Amino acid sequence: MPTPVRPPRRHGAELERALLQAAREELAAVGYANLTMEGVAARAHTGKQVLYRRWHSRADLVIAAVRAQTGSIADHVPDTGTLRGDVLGVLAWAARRWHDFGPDTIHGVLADLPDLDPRTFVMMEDVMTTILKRAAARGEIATADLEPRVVTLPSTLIRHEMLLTTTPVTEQTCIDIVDHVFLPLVHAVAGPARGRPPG
Amino acid sequence: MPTPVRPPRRHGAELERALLQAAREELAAVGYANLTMEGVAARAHTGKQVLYRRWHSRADLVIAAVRAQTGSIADHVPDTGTLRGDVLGVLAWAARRWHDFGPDTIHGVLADLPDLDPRTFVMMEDVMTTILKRAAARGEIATADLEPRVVTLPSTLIRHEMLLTTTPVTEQTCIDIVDHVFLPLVHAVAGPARGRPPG
DNA sequence: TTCGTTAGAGACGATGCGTCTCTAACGCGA
DNA sequence: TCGCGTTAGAGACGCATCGTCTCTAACGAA
Repeated sequence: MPTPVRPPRRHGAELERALLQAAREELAAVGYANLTMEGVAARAHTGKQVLYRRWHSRADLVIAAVRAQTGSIADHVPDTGTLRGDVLGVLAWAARRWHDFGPDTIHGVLADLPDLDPRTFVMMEDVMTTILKRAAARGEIATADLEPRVVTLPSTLIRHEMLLTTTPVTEQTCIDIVDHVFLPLVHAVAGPARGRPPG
Repeated sequence: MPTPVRPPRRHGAELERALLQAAREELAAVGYANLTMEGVAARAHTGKQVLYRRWHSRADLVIAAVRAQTGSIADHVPDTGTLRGDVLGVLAWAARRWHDFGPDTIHGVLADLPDLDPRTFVMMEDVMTTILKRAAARGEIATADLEPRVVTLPSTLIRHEMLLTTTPVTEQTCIDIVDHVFLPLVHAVAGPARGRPPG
């Protein structure tokens, strides 16, 4: 009888990539709620211990898997020439990113983790600050020195939308947020630079 | 030997109240993540079947338990005489309510339920509309006919705060939201009624 | 008083957890 | 080239909880 072929043993970065890939596939196949360490291990043709050696929990694994897939917003700061276009670009990026996770994944990770790594939010604030500074330099607004809560307002609203509505976040949602909330507020507290008319 | 005393069998509304009470006690004792149907049943001195007969899942049970405890915001619409005071009152009520749930309960319920009952949000919008109409009647603002996204802005922001920060929502948080975001925006899009100076 | 319902209690198989054990493949240093 | 230490791959294990099922007796309604 033929000896069954054994694939070579993977290790290091190659193995880790395969594990994260398996986690993403399992996530897409069964959803976060039904994702099990055993399922991921089976899909990766390995044992659970290999997973537990690297990540403490299901939530850690999934976060690592999604992080490894999508880049950072900091590497894709929009620069369209207008404040409105830039903010819409940021919101579109955020919407796509959260869509990649999927609502049930977000809810599940929030529930499984005691507290959330705030890096994502800080990054978002940095990007918004960059955009506002450029708008101020162009003379679109008088100053980029705004209350933190104002700076983070668009990303906060889009995040709330993703967390508490089942419907997908549309382009129109982003436009509403920018045109009906963010821009009116910014122009109210940091009106257009002198010498330039609004809108 | 003495026959062990058997308490009389409960039923109807009395039993249901006892079950919800047991669920609340169990929730406070072990938290949502560690709450089990068996634990609640044991605390209520009954069997699991009695629970499953009434609620399909852990999340259904917990929601029912908390709903039965706290009232509705619609029954406590603030009326302080100023728009600012009223909105702060609403936010304080919301903060207390969410605090009663606890962050881990909120996250857990969001994860366990496929989609959320939107009644809470609609109620919040109704209350805000009432407050804004009174402010318009007083002449504080020119009109109460605002974009839905503007009307729900304060409750949206406080909800986001509860969902994504671990720190408790303080009075100062509510004040920041009202003074730095909501009121400037409202005055920008529905400035003070003619003949009255702002602030 | 009878009869149908269901509370209270616990057994049951299934599932996934996180740990533990084992063997052999593999990388590295001598 | 060889030998040693690490760890991938595989699965067994005990435990907890799930949701279902069964049974008896208490209770309300007729």
